[in-house]
Amino acid sequence: MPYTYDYPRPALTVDIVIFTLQEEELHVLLVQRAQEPFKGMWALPGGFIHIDESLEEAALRELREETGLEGECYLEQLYTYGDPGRDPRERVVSVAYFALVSGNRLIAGPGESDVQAAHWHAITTLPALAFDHTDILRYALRRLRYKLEYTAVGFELLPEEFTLTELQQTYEIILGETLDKRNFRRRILKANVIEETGIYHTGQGRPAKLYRYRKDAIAEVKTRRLFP
Amino acid sequence: MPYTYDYPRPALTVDIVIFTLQEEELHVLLVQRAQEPFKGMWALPGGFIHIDESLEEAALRELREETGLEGECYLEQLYTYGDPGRDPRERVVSVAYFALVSGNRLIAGPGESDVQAAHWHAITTLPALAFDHTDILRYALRRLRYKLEYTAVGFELLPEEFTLTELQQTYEIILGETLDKRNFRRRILKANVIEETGIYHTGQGRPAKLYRYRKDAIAEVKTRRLFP
DNA sequence: CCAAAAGTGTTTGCTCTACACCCATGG
DNA sequence: CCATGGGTGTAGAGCAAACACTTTTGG
Repeated sequence: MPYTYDYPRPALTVDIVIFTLQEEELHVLLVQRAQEPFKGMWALPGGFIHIDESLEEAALRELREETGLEGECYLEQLYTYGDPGRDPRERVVSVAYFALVSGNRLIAGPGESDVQAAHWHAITTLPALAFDHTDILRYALRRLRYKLEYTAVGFELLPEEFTLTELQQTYEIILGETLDKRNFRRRILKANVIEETGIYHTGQGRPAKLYRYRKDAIAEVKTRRLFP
Repeated sequence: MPYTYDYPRPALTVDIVIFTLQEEELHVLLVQRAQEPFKGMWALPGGFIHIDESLEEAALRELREETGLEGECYLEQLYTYGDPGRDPRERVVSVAYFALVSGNRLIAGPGESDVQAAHWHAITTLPALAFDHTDILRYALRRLRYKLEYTAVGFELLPEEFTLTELQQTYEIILGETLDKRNFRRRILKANVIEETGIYHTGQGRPAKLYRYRKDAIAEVKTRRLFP
């Protein structure tokens, strides 16, 4: 490696696949492009990486700009897309992230996103996307489903306290299949990743125990699949 | 995204963790740095991404330059490292790959690597590495072990034809534990990823059947773990 | 015939799956 | 007292783990 390198450099961006649950469906945040290329088409939120921020910071910054979300959320690097020609203007390499945010913590609508209109789209009714963003989204979804099978990442889409039925519904929505209630409860409890809060959620019917995520439990979950 | 972007851009590189088996041990290829920073220290092979090649092409090019390897090998994107400060000279974002090459296909010693001395190091006796390459290597090793448990990626370190005992030894070396011979054979055969060649390998003791990897079998392997 | 490595089955325990009814509350 | 959703156990099947001897060749 020479000390300096003055050949043309690719541009570096982050793109984020932000998932949330709304109205019993998995949704993803998309922005409508205001300029060419792909003007008017929907795309994943993203932007250039600043020279002094880490990749994750860049992703988090974009996420906050688009969603107005404060505080923590689940964020994970997905894959880096860099084929020449994926952006018709010039060489752009994009580090893709995926994020899970719980529905109730979202400020309705887009935050300070400048020009672009950001909207939640149900993943069952997606428009065609700009660039290679359809590939990115498809991969993010596959990874989410896969992760759900062997980790307990489903919590991240729920409020801090939740009932087992809500958790099961989350899993069913994402996996696209129904699960047996008794087996689901047995396994999720045996995995030892959630704990009772002692509080009951009262609505229609018998009150339900509220659970919370055990923050110290992240590491041990990864060892064994929950749903083979 | 503006049409052009003239803020300072990070440099973009690839780094590759190249594993092979030698003398009953897992080895990784390292190069000794000829310049500052970290002059004299060992580092992962890598280099800048050319403006007209894909990330994978860049990784493959570096791999071939360092190993002299011709033809196919297993190559997979690992993670992208981009913390500011990981290179003391300037901002460098590096897409890390990991590769598996079978020992017998290596041209002994480094290929056309210009200045740097490339050497295989047993992963049990690694020197300190430059930059954040120790992190990258540690992660690559974790991923390799993990992948071995639920895919059949172990073949990639063996010659095209191999005996079941050789395959089992490969798994044992990488996983760092001994496996039961009968259980190993039953599972690997049931997974349906290798097939007999009909040829026998004759050496000391009873001749052993030679197997080869079934190339059409890649997809189906990923569904279920082989070694829980 | 002896050394060296290849090859082969069975039993046991555990984990996953399928499945249906009673419980606690609000109106 | 009834509608609504919450909560619970068990039997059977399939899978993984532990375990030791016979077979085939070369010297």
